[in-house]
Amino acid sequence: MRVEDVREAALGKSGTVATIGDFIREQRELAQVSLRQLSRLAGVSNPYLSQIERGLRKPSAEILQQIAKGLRISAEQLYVHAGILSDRGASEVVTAVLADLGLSERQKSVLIEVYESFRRENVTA
Amino acid sequence: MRVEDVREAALGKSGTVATIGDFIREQRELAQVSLRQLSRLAGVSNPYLSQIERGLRKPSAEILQQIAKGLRISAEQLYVHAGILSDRGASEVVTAVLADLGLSERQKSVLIEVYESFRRENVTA
DNA sequence: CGATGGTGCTAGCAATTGCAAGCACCTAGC
DNA sequence: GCTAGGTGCTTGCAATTGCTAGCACCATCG
Repeated sequence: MRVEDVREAALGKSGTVATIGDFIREQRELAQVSLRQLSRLAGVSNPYLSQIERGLRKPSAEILQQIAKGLRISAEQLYVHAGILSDRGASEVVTAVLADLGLSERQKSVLIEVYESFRRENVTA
Repeated sequence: MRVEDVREAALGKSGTVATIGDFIREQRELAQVSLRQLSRLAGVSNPYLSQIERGLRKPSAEILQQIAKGLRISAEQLYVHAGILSDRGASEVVTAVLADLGLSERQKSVLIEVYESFRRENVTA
């Protein structure tokens, strides 16, 4: 999976956050699994998964968890597309790290450095 | 609000994670608002809120968002009690990383691994 | 006392969610 | 050609979710 595929999958073709159905389909196609295969992996009925992908139904968080498991991605990513969690920008991750009482100052610096280098990777690629 | 009240509210009286209904009631009582007041603040019907508190219904993430707004707490806290986010989701850093659409799944895993190993260092030290 | 405003809950209903049964279509093998 | 296995979708239904209307109870005020 190439990096630009990752970005496009997350943001959708128009550059905005993809709807949950579109995003699931894109992830499924990237993973090269059929709708029925994913429905088996996820433990969600194949017609229902089809309806979700086409935007005809709005799945619960529980179903999203199952789909995430089937796709081997974090449920949180699906939650963002479903509007259950907001997309965290770079500043929120950094803020959370800085505010974490269980980290030393040095650890915070290291973690932020790693995080920012990952973000730079994704921008330049 | 005293510290032991906060701990008890999060964990429930038995020391385990409180059910979503118990947790909402506890937060509501700590905030000293009636069920009807919260239902108005949250934009959720008063009977439905009552049923949720008593564990008779299982609210959607959308309803939990509204209740969180009414209680002036983060929705993520409610999600943890509702099983939508894992205990890990109670960590703002982990949630922020997982919900950051600018990172690949692999980068997320690496960051969280680093973060959690840092946290473990600090516990043993 | 009656009226008003507050409290939390019951019951029934409409809309939504998730499913099973089944359909149409395609490909491969005998 | 027929069978078997795969693909994604349609349809109707049961269960669940969230609501409205209404109830019983309490406290306060004129």
